[in-house]
Amino acid sequence: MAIDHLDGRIIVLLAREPRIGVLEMSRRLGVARGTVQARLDRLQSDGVIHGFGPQVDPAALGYPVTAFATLQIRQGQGPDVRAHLSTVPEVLELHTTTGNGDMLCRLVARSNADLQRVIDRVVGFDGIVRASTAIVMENPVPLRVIPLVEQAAEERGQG
Amino acid sequence: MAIDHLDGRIIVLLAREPRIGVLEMSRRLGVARGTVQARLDRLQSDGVIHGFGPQVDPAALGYPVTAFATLQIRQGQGPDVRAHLSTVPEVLELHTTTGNGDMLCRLVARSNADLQRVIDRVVGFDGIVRASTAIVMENPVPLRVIPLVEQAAEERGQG
DNA sequence: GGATTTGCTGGACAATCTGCTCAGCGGAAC
DNA sequence: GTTCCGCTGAGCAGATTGTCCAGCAAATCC
Repeated sequence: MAIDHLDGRIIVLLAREPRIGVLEMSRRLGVARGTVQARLDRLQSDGVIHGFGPQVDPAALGYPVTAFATLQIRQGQGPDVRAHLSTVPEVLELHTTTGNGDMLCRLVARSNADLQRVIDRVVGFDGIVRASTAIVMENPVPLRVIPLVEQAAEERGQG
Repeated sequence: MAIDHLDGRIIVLLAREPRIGVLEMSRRLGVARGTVQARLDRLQSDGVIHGFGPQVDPAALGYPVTAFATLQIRQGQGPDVRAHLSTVPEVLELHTTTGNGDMLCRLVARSNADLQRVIDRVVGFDGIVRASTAIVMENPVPLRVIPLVEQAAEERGQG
């Protein structure tokens, strides 16, 4: 449930050079290959590392527009709305939240015009009372975890 | 800038079984190894695939609480705020948006109580006028791109 | 205090995969 | 009709992987 310094270095190294192998990692980190392998296995079985799936850029796929939609759901319609939204490819993620809205979802679209189509499809469902959309202009900090990993590793001490 | 059916199958296969090799992929897809290799190279140089970095779960790292904060920025303070937020490890991503707020950021914290500390650190900066936070309760649809990839591949025809 | 468990090291092995090259071939573009 | 491009199927040397092992040191337990 927590990682030590060596775990942190493994993750950071892996993040920087994903194509690197276990052997090369062990050389860079100055530890035995078996150690790196064991750490990696543990990190994965502990769930710290979900996997190594390809990181796809929606923009390069033809969906350069990103938006966040806050949805208000009619009481009791939550499950239905989730099922509905999970069928929309342009819905990249969905959260239920506290606060003003009941749900927050990330959308992508082919263009600002196309975004209208996506939103229509998203809110074209009975259980959704209201939706307010914020279009993303810039992304100064793309999704990252490395700083968090480093912080978690520092707090733990060396390993 | 767009992918065909074979590209889509490669990405989906890679997403399902990241540890798979080029050779095994070529067997599964029924094409030559060189073809898969060439497609992968193209996908990466085209930017469709950013990389294969490890997907780290903040919760397993000890940060089980996720929240989204909408920030209102004082005119002209945008760049400073970005620089400030990029130094906070718990800020996993940051977007500038249209709509009610000026920025939207994703935060994680060790607990609901710890979230207060994170928020204080985030908003403890001159350029930020107001912040409204939505704590994530559930995540019915975790970040995904596969459905989008499949849609993009379908529209393109076979390859 | 002594025994046990745990994690790391350094090494070994066969099997496999990678990176690279090649010639041939078909379809599409010019 | 000719050229260009992408895919095929093959081969090769080199490197990596998965999997063992025994030794060793530190921490834990009795």
